[in-house]
Amino acid sequence: MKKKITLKQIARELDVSISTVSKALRNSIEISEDTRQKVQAFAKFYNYRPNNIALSLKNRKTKTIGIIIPEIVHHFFSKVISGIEAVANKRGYNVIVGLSNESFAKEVINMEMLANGSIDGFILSIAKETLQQQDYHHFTETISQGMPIVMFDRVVNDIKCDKVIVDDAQGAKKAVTKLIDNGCKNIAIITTKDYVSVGKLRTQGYLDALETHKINPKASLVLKVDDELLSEDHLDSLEKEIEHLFNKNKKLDGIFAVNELYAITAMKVARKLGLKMPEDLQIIGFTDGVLSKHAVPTLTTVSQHGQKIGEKAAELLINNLEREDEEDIYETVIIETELIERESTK
Amino acid sequence: MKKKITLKQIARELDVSISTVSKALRNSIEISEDTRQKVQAFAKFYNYRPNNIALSLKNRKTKTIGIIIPEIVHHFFSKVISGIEAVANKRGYNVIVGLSNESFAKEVINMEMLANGSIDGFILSIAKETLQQQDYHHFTETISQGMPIVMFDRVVNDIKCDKVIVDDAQGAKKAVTKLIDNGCKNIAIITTKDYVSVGKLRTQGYLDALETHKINPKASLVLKVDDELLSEDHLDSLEKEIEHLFNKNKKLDGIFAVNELYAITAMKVARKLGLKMPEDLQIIGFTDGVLSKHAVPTLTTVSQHGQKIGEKAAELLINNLEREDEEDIYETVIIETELIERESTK
DNA sequence: TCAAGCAACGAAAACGTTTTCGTGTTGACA
DNA sequence: TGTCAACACGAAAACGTTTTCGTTGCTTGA
Repeated sequence: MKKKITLKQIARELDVSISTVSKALRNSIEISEDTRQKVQAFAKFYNYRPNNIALSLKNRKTKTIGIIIPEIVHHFFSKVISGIEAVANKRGYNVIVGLSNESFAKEVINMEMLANGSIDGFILSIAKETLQQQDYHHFTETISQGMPIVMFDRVVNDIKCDKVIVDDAQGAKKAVTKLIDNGCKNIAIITTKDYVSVGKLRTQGYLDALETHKINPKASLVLKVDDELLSEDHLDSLEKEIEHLFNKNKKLDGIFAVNELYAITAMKVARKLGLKMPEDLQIIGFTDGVLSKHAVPTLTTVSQHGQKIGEKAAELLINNLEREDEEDIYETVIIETELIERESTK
Repeated sequence: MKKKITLKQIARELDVSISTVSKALRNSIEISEDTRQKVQAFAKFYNYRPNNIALSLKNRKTKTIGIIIPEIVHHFFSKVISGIEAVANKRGYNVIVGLSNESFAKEVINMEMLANGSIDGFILSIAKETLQQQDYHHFTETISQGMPIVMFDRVVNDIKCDKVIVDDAQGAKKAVTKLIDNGCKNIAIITTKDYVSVGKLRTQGYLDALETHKINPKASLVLKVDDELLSEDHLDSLEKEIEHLFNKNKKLDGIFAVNELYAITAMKVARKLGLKMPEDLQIIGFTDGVLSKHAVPTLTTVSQHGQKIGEKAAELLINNLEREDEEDIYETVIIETELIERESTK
């Protein structure tokens, strides 16, 4: 087992100083052609690579980005990571992930673990519990220590940082408008409780679309699902709630769901009730995941372009990190959603 | 903006030496009660946290695990990451991810980036291209430099490292046996080309099951799909191939697919051909992802327990890292698969 | 009164780099 | 022969820790 070789060892072997070795390897003109070649040959032979940790300590930057997301087993979030990783790698950065599991405590701990020198900046999406408690001190603190943050998807406005979001309201409006244009008269929305910002925004978009078309919103058509039902275990009660929605609204002919699972589950319930899609009922979901693509019928959906969100977030962060002047100008980039039409709409 | 405070700054402020501060914070008995309290109070007030990079350099370990996987937008792999992260975090480790995108070159580069001090050990699943080229020098080299590796799922035998695999052949056999027991007479397998080790093993399990039940395998019942068709773009040609399989075998009444996508696509084709599931045709897939759970009909599948694989891999790696004696005893842990029965079988 | 011992602290090395600032040796030129 | 560059290299600091090994000054016991 040959351990990694260091400058010091090379220096000793070649009977020169450490500085000489370092300079030779970096092609400094201070070093004679002779020794330079000698050193480089030796280093190549022993496969010398500078120690990243030592470099990080010296340069006071790690060339590493910390990502903190609520959950990784999730099409959208893994797409985002994939996007971040792509541009990070291209620009010489590594990516280190922490999962909050939607828990405030884990989010804080994870950030503290990473903030002590391990990374240069954060890209994160806020945990639900944090949004509920509205305690953002860990964000403001890390920022005030000079470590930049980029938030995506689930953001909060009054934090001084770059943000990458989706035009949630606009995307929802597009979807609902599509349903209206397709002739739906009684359109329901299946959404989350309001403290999930994106749920709230998408609900807003739904109402907007109705208003634009002079349609009166009905409370019975708005189903705000307790978000815990998102976890796969509570599928049954989710189904019950949706079934109840159908029963209350016999003439229901359109559904806009704020995520894939709600949409798929609605489809399932509809099928059980003997409804044909898209003839009797049209459905549109949000997030273009693997479920939408392979559902029966395939699901028309609002795509968020998770990959693009990740790429943009990484760009913003790295640009910030590598900016010479220390100006604090924070951007909020909006990634356009796109309505992907499939079989669940006419 | 108050930058992170260091030992040196505390020392200067309190007019003591750096060593004293360090010792006081670590509750050394060398330090008087007085100064200890003074230092600790000061440190607490300024929220002092030791710099991880400096610690890493000093201790020659980073408390960080490097993960390299072919793809992250994938239910199985993200489950594994989730498992790794859980036990890593519990044991005080961080997790840094690299994606190979199934490319040999990216796998090598990623490993080189991380191997220079950034991490203490690897957990990885080999890229398809690497498996094809059978070039494993980057693995042997990192191992010979004293950095341990744990491989999972896609492994190669002659590398000296811990491995966590699934009983692929056994799982496949279980699935096919189930089909036979359920009365299927003509069972096809949709699998990958042989160089993907898991595909090969699962094919073996299929053949095993047939043999045990004295059923002669027929070449026309084995569809080895070019793995590029796994990418979502080639869905059409995948469908064509499967359709061809149906046409060649009119009495087809059972299908075992080595992954979710193949299974779902087979369902789609079957539905197009007017076959009822599970009456006319029974299907079993591999990998219990989100698709299986929400397909129509829901898909009976062989669950790999990705989370558990990740947890086990992390345990093996960390145990190895923290083992005092430098014995090279490598384990190969087999995680049992489980047949999850749903609506696609009788 | 003096040696020994103890309590409390500091200096310095080490981890592996990069970089600034010498320093000694050449050769050229006056 | 003496002076001055240019050249080639080395010493040392710095990044932020921890830890070993002094070094004080004081108390204690004979």
